[in-house]
Amino acid sequence: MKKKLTLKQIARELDVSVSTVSKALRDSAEISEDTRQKIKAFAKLYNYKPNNIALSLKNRKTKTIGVIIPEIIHHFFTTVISGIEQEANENGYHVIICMSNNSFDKEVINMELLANGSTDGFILSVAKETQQKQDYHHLTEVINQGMPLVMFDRVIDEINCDKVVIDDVNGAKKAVQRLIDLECEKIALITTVDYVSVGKLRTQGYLEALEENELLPQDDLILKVEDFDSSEEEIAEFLRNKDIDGVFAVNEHFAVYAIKALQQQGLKVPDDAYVIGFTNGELSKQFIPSLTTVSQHGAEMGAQAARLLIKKLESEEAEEGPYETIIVETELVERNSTKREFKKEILKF
Amino acid sequence: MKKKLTLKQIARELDVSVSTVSKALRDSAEISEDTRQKIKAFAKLYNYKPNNIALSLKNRKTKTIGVIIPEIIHHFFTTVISGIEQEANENGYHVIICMSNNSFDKEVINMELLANGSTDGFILSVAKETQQKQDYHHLTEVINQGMPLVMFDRVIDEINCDKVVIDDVNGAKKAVQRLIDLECEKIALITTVDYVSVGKLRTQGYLEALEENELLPQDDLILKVEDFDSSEEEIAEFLRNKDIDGVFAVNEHFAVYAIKALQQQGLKVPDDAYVIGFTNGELSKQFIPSLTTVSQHGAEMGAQAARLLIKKLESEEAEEGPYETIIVETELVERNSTKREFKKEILKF
DNA sequence: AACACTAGCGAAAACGATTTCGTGTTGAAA
DNA sequence: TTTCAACACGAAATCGTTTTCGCTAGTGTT
Repeated sequence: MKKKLTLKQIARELDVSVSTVSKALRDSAEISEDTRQKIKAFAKLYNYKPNNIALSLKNRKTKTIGVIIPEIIHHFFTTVISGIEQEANENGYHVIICMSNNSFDKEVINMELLANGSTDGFILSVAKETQQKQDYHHLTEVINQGMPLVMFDRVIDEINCDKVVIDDVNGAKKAVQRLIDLECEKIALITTVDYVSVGKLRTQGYLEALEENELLPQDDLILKVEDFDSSEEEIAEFLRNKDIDGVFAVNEHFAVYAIKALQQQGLKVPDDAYVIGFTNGELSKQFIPSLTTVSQHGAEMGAQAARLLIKKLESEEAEEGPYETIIVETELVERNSTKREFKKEILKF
Repeated sequence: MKKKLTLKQIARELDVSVSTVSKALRDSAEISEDTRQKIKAFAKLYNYKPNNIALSLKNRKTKTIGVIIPEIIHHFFTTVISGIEQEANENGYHVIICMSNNSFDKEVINMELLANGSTDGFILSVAKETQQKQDYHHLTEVINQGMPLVMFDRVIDEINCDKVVIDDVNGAKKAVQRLIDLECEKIALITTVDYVSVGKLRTQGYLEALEENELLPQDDLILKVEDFDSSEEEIAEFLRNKDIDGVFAVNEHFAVYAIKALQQQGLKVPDDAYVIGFTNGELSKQFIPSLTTVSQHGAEMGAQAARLLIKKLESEEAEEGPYETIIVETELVERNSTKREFKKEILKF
């Protein structure tokens, strides 16, 4: 078990000083060609690699970025991570990932831990609980310490920092508009409670689409799911005897549950009703019928977030703004859950 | 933008020495009650937190573990990460995640980068390409440097280290046995090429189950998928006019593709054939029909891996073995794709 | 011969923390 | 009055680098 080689050991071995070794390896002109070659050869032979920790301490930067996400099991977040990783690695950065599990306390602890030297900056999507509590002291604190922070997806408007979001309102609007174009007349919305910002925004998009088409929103066509765990039953209950012909759901799972619920009532999708979801995950692609969804381009979001953060990090002396907000456009991916040729009404003609 | 507080600043502010501050904060008996209180109060007031990097350098340990996985988009890996995270955090460790994207080169680079001080040890599932090349120098190297390594899922037998695997052979055997119990007579296997170790092992389980029931394996009932991207067509082609009544697939996607292919031929699952997959992901739960699968307990595997690694790290002076291999049992989760009451033959009686 | 320069290298400080080993001041025992 | 332990604190080494500054010899200039 050979221990890692250090400058000091090389110096002792070759009978020169530590500084000489360091300079030689960094091609300083101060060192003669001879000794430089000798030292480099030795270092290469024994596979010397400088110690990152020592470098971090010296340079006061770690070349790693901290990512804090609410949960990793959501396919969307994994695609974002993918994008972050890619962009970060291309620029010589590492990525530390922590999960808050949607808990405020864990989010705070993780940030504090990472803020003490482990990372140069943060990419964050806030926990649900944080959105509820509206306690952002941990966020303002890292910003005050001069650590750049980029928020994505679930962002906090009151916090002044770089942001990467999707156009939730427009994405939802596009989806609902599509349902309207398909001649749906009673369109249900399955969304989350309002303190989840994306739920709120997508609800807004739904309402705007209705309004633009001079349709009146009906409260009994809107379900705001409180608890994810019991959402399947809640949705089934909600859709019972509603006689709707279109559903817009703010995520994949709600959409799938809606389809299942409709099937239990003897209604087929897309024959009797169209369904559109949000987030283009594996489920949407493989489910039968495959789901038309609003795709969020997670990898793109991740890459943009990383790009923003690195830009701030490399710009000399974190100059405190101006902050950017990048809006990543959504895309409506059409699949079988809105396939017109299947729809019964059409066949009647 | 207040900079982070250091011991030195506290010392200057309170007109004592750095060592006094350090000792006071660590409750050393050397320091008088008076000054100790004073220093602690000051530190608390200004929210002093020691710099992790400096501690890492001093202690020669980072309290972080490096995780290298082939791809994050597979639901299985995200559950493993979840398990690692949980266990690591409970023990005061951080987690750095890197993806090899199944590339040998990226795996090597990532390991070398992290090995230079960034992490104390590794948890790894090797890239496909590494399994092909059989070049393990980067693995032996970190082990030689005294860094503990735990491999999970895709492990390399020749490398001597702690391992966490599932019982692939038995898992597959259980699944196939179930199909046999359901009176299937022509059972197809959809697997991967043999150099993917899990594919090989699950194939073995399939064969053993057949043998134990005195059924003869038929080459034309076995498909070894080479390229994931074209697997859907390959599977459809393979199943054309095969007249099988059972399918065992080594992952979720192959199982789903099989069901789709059968449906295109006018065969219904489970009415005309049973299908069992491997890996209990979101897809299996939500697909219609929902999939019977061999569940791998990813979080459990991750937790075990982290536990093994931390154990090695905390045991004084990495005593070079003995190495453990933990086998996490699989579990057959029954869903509709093997629901007997749906099967036509039964209804005939 | 006196001086200025430069090439080539080493000493030491710095990053932020911990820890070992002094050291000066008490107060009490002899 | 002397001696000594206990107490409370500081100096310095250490972890592994980088970088500034200084030093020494050799060379060239007048």
